[in-house]
Amino acid sequence: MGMGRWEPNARGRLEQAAMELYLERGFEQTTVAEIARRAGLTERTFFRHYADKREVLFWGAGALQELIVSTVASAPGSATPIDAVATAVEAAGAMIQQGGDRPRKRQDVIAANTELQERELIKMATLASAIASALRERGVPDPAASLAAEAGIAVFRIAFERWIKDTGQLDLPGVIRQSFDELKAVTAGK
Amino acid sequence: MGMGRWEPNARGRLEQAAMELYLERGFEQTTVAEIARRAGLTERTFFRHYADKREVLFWGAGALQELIVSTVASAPGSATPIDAVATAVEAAGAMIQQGGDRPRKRQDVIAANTELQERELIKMATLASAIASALRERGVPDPAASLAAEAGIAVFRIAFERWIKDTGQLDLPGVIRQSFDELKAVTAGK
DNA sequence: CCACGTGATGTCAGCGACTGTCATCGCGTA
DNA sequence: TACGCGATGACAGTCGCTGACATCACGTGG
Repeated sequence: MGMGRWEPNARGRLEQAAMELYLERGFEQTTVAEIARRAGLTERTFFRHYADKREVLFWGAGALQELIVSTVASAPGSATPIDAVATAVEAAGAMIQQGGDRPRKRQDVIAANTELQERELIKMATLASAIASALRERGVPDPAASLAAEAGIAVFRIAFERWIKDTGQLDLPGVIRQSFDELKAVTAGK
Repeated sequence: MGMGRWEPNARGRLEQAAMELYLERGFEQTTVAEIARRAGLTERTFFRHYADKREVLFWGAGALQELIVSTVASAPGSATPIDAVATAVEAAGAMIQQGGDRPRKRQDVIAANTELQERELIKMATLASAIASALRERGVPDPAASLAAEAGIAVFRIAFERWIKDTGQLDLPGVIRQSFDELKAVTAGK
């Protein structure tokens, strides 16, 4: 097994260094040069692995998106659009819950900085588009597909926030399911 | 009547110059120095009027937020949360429709640039928070208030997109009302 | 009529994010 | 063994954005 010319896992070292510094000093007070130095690399190399200073916190969200989209795609044909989305989002909730401390730390950093919230929002919007696309391939017409997708991520956002605020015992998929039911109640209001 | 030491309406000139350049060359290809020069001012003065290069496109969204929040607040006590939000968003739609070409040009610029989409999304999220707050003051408990607010802006986003894509004849408040009905249909799915 | 405060602007220096370009260097391979 | 390749370093440069200080009409009180 070849340890190459450089220490392995440069991307991982950068991610860890960034997370540490963001937690210690905050996002704005951390320079990319500092992250790179702590990882034993140069600033230029940081930008070869991550498109910008924020992206280091959002790398890996891709896996979640794939899980959600594939879950929507493989839902039974009898499932309604909103239920297909609900099931997929619950699955994502289960995955997140397995992350231990990571999701909470990550959210602490994001909550403290507006730029990071912007990035999170656009990732969510991208996710909603992907969900809508998966629904359309199931034969769901627009605007129902878009509405179910957007409503689904809105529910996720609210459920996740409730779960984060809670100090620990709540079950995230459960909170998500409950929030979907409450959305149904709210929109059913005649 | 004193014409002051400087040409009046510096903020307005900056906004117009920025819009022109964003349309001509695109957002990224425009430097703040160019905007300021076209407005007959300096780069430093631009940043005294707008917090950053993006904000010049979002100044004035405050009026829309005020309209929506006050409409929610003054809805009849008998209105359900989702209907109070729907009425307020329709009112915003009517206001937007009166803007003539402006909203469409603005959206063209935003649609062409990711950073601008991020800014738009966080403005929408802020608006959703404000709506939820207004609902709570009407006695709507959480999470119903947050859910109605988030669902409401999701509907607005989708309706607005449909209206923009249409070359012209659609009535925005009508599209919004219809989209709310479709959301109800989607979430009613058993 | 003048000194003084004030608000909007100009000027300048500087930091930090991000990019383009070229050099370096070990590793696998023909 | 020479060569190409991939990851990294080094360096210069642009641009967004900020802090600090100077400037200059205007109004206001003396």
